Amino acid sequence: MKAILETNYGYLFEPELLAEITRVGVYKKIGQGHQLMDIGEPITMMPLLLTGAIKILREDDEGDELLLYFLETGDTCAMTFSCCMGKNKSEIRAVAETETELVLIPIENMEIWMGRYKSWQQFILDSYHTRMMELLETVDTLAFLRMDERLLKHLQDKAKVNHDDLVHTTHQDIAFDMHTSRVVVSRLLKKLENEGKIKMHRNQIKVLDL
DNA sequence: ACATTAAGTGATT
DNA sequence: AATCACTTAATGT
Repeated sequence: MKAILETNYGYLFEPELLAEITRVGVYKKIGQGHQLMDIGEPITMMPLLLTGAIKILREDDEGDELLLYFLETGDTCAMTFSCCMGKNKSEIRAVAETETELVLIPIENMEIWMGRYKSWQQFILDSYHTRMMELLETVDTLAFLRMDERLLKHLQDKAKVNHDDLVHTTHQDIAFDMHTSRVVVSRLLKKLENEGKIKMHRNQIKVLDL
């Protein structure tokens, strides 16, 4: 774990901090599709992504989901930070998009390190900022883009976090993430295929326009 | 061969 | 863009 930690965070954190992370952090490997955080659950640990990707979802009162953004290697969830400052309930759901390796850090350490390590403080603030920007981008997408543009963007995002232009998913899953119906996804996908932007196969879609 | 699940289609709102 | 009702195609047992 120390080796992967250094590869991904070595340039960010000083050796003492890395050593502390190794000491208190709990290494965890999560299989694809497994849930690692649900809405309403208390937050006690903060995740540092080593490999893989995690999708962050919001849920409405009817239980329908909507994808907010992806977390990738080197990312952390800034929501954790705001949660440990006040109320300790999660507002979101986190599901492993791919097989994911991460280190869990107790939130107590998070607060202590804020004062002790300049690099940690910087990291948290940066992370908070990027999360905010990603949120704004999804708001823009929802508000201003048409369904077909949203769909293409979603596929491109998926291809990106998986590091593979062959996206392994079903129309129904996409519809779920985008909070629309499967029929609509099927029709728009066919349109995108005719436009030469993607190529469809059963259970997988090749993204050509990246 | 049959059941199950994924994807395609036309019509309606 | 959503929903319904139905068809067709692919896949597992």
